[in-house]
Amino acid sequence: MDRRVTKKGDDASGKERPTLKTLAFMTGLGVTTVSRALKDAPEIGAETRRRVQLVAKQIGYRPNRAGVRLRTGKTNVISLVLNTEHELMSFVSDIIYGVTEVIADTPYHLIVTPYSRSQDPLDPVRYLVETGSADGVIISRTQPNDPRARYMLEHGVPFATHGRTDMGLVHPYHDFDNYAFAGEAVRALAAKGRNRLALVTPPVGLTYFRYTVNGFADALSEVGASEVPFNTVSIDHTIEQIRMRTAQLMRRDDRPDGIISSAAAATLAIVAGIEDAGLKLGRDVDVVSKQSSEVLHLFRRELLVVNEDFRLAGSELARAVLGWIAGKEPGSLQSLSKPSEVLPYRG
Amino acid sequence: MDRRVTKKGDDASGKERPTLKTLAFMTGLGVTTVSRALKDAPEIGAETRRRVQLVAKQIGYRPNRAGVRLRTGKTNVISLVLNTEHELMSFVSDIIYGVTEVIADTPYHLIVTPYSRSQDPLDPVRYLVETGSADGVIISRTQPNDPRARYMLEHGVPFATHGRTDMGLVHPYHDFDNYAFAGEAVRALAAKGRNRLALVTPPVGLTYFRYTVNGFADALSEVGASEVPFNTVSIDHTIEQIRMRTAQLMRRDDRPDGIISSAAAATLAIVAGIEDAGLKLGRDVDVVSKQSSEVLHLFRRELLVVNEDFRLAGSELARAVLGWIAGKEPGSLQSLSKPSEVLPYRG
DNA sequence: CCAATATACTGAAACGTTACAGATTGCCAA
DNA sequence: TTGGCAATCTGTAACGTTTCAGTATATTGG
Repeated sequence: MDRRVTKKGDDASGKERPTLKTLAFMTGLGVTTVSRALKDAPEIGAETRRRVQLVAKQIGYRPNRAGVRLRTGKTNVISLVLNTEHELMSFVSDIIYGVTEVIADTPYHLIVTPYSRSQDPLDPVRYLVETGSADGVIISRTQPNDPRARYMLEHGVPFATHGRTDMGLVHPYHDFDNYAFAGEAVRALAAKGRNRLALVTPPVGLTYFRYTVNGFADALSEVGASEVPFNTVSIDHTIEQIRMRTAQLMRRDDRPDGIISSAAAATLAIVAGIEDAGLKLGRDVDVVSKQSSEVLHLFRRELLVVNEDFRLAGSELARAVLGWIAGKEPGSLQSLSKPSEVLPYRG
Repeated sequence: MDRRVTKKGDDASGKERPTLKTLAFMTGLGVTTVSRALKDAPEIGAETRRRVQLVAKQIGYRPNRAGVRLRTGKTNVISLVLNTEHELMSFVSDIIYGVTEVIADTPYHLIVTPYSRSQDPLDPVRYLVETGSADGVIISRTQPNDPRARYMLEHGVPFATHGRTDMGLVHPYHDFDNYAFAGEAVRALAAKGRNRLALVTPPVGLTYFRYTVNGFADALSEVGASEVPFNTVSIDHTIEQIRMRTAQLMRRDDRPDGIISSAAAATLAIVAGIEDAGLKLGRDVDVVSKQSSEVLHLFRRELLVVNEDFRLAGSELARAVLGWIAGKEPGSLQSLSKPSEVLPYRG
């Protein structure tokens, strides 16, 4: 029994996934016509077009990704490049959901491309570009002078960065206004009579470190408060390190009476450190912290919080890359998200 | 000037990505030979094989994924199917990193396939199978009678589940021993003299709900403690709901003196509810909670914790799917992770 | 020394898609 | 009638890979 007698496409019966050939056979048209009809090409008759599209819908035709990709080079893939050590848990989760929300009704798939501490952050990007694995890339942990952004720009690969760069090059980004955040935080603390402030910064090399530090500094002089330097940790440090350093700091005579934290996880450690030093939150010191989910007020209601929406960031970044892929001006695909006001615990 | 004179592959100069044709031209061999040489086929001479592989390495040849996929149907993709509303943040982040760790030095890519509350959980799986978008699938939120597992089994698609099923069908899984967890938790509370215990369960339909409930019930009768029913919430509920219901519960005369929580986020809410009711953790009630990162002891040091490692889960699941794809017996790709002991705060 | 056989290699076809360069038809102006 | 042209439709080739069915050469057994 030679199964090859019944060639695929000669019969329209099978359980095989329908292809253009199947569709062509069913409609009695040529493969080319079917292909063009499905993408609303102008040189296809109105009725034919409708007929093809109807049949395609009926039998659940889905273009074969490999076929399209091989022929056109279009992968229909967006890659999210993540650091496996230093990204915040909430960031990973929320940004992924934000991205998938946007690409849900597009043909795009999301692939996650990780890199670890030991690697050059450029490695995964280089891999993606060299192998042509994605039509667009989203990167985080953006630096003022970011080799990844430069590389992708040079290679003509659409991308969006979480955080801005400062290279005089224009590209899509989404950023949270950390300058405003730090400023608001300082003012909120000043309003509570705090005037010796410390800042737990973002990781030092990243762009938003600068924005945070500048917002902090400018607001300090605006309200006439002073800085208590606390440069031994950033939010990239471990819980234990932050906790220990905070305890050290808070045991000093010149300890701050207000602390600003750039991440919720760090804040847990900061508060623990404060309490290790025998001090009480809200009495001896106030803390303003960014958070990305409503968790800190359950932790200590004395905390002051500012919300950063990572899901929004994911959506914006996805929209930006897709926009660039679709031919929009990169310069028009930049967004900055204003911080919420500084929120105290509300019953 | 007709650029087509210089056909691709006729010259080995270009910046174009090398293909088998490039390699064939450079080595002076046929495309077929090169292809076979690269995969160590037996009918290729030892020297030829070495020569081809050397050249391939030198010029950084990478097989074109679309070509392979079109020809063989192999996608080299693993898909992780996630619920965009109900997965824990830490779960998403850790499991992704666990998976990527394992597939890092394989040709596999990880794609994230989301589905939302409104959708049938079977939808994304059906999509993946119908479009042949992945060689293997990882699902979570596994149910005793899981239509997704059944569907993939019927369609011959390798997969692994986070959590077990109970359909008499054998497939790879990784699970945390929630029966043991609940038992240990009960015993730890009993050891502190607590004997009226409440359980904040996993989501009701999922398999690990049963294991948790059974472990709880068996240990209760073992230590002679009694259950205070608390069926109005599960860890799928919002922080606010859990908090409110817990406060309600704790204001009753027959309130529990011990609570077991299946997730860290829920525990934050439970503690808030306890304190809303004017009670004190560690004095009026003890709480044992699962957590996936060291966060709860910063929150309240009176908490008792059990650690569940989601990164490990991710790695195990990835290993399991890859194993199945590679032809191993599905029954040999099952693993159960024992809970850590119940840990009090240690300085 | 011939045939059989093993060894090492090769071209053609196919996977599903799109782009290119026609082909066919009908209709109208000259 | 004829030539031209617009409107529709079509076959072929190509993307990069693997599989199938060989071919050519060397090696072996009798």
